Amino acid sequence: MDAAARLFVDRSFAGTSTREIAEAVGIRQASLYYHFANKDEILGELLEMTIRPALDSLDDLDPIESPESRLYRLALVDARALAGLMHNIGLLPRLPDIAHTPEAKAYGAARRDLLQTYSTLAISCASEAVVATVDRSQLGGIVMELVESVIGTRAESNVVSERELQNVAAACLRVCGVSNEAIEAARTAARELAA
Amino acid sequence: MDAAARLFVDRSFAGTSTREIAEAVGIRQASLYYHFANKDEILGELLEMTIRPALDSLDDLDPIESPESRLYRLALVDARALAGLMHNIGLLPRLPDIAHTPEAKAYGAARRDLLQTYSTLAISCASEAVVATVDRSQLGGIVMELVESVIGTRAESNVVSERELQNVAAACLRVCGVSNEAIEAARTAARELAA
DNA sequence: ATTATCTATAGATCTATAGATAATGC
DNA sequence: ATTATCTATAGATCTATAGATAATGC
Repeated sequence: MDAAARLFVDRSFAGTSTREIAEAVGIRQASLYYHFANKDEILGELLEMTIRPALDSLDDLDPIESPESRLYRLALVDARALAGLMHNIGLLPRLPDIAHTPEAKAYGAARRDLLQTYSTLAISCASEAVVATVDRSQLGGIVMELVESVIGTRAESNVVSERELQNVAAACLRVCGVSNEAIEAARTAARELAA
Repeated sequence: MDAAARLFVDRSFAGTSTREIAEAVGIRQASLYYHFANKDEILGELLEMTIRPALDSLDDLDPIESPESRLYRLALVDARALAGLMHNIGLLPRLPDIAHTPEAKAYGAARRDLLQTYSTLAISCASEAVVATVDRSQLGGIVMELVESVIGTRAESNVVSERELQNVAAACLRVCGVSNEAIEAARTAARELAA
């Protein structure tokens, strides 16, 4: 799994042969088929690992909190999950040769769920000026792209600090037009909830 | 070029055979080699098309304007260029099987130049609260990812309205902590400059 | 008997080249 | 002579299967 993850992220799925995976592990190409039915099965298990944390994060949302605090925490948790995935496999579901496989369908559905939640939270936080210009689904999409910017950052620097993750979460509130004070409040609320 | 663009975006470079490209055009696989020396050459020409507009936009920056207005215009022009590229080929340079080819090296350098400009402009616009938390290069990266969110939007809906592009440009200022009034001023300044 | 490997290989591709052919232009 | 196609194919892959082998466990 580890070798396949590294190669798929580095050269895409179609650009990686089963021989290369096997050689990276130190076994023969055919020996892979003792562990996996086929190449797609390796991919499927990796994709599963990329969705799991984001889906779990949805269950952790506490409706008692303010929308700002919920959005901050969701963004932070998701960004942190992306930052922690092995070999930046958060990239995989966005690759075209992967996105159209049946294995990736589950991911697509999960991502749409997540987008709904981001949209709802974002619009709840949004200032009047933001609500007046950008519609619900675009705002949700922008926020989600901000969270996923961690994937792009990792692709270049390969390490994302906790401070940077906090900044990403803060940026999610800021594009919604949330004030500095409310952002600071959400940050401290999230910190307390984590402790 | 058109058929290759569509297929590369849809199934990645390694996942597209020269036969598929030829069949999409209605000629035989071998006939492609009359027009292109090899598969990489097709890719190279497409990559060139994705960089050109962003590089040209750098030359259009008028230093007389305020930083807010310059950032707004740069983001808007780049976002619009991404929205106008055929078959969403702005996606190509980010695909791993493409990013590591020699053809993509030029793109990497160009993107670093662009990131520098975004970083400089973004930090010039940034509010005290933003400057205090997020560093120059992260802020530039976040802004650039916001602009490139157009690629992700197109991948799902395939059409991005002018209004949405304006919202993306506004979001770039907003993550920097620019006030509603200054955003509105930048927007009108950009509109006047376009006329 | 089970587990984890191996060698060998079938059968399907893939890229790129060689050389023929027909239409058009000088 | 040039242009744009074609057929045929070399040579290198790629995935997946068949069946052998050796070590370990019951």
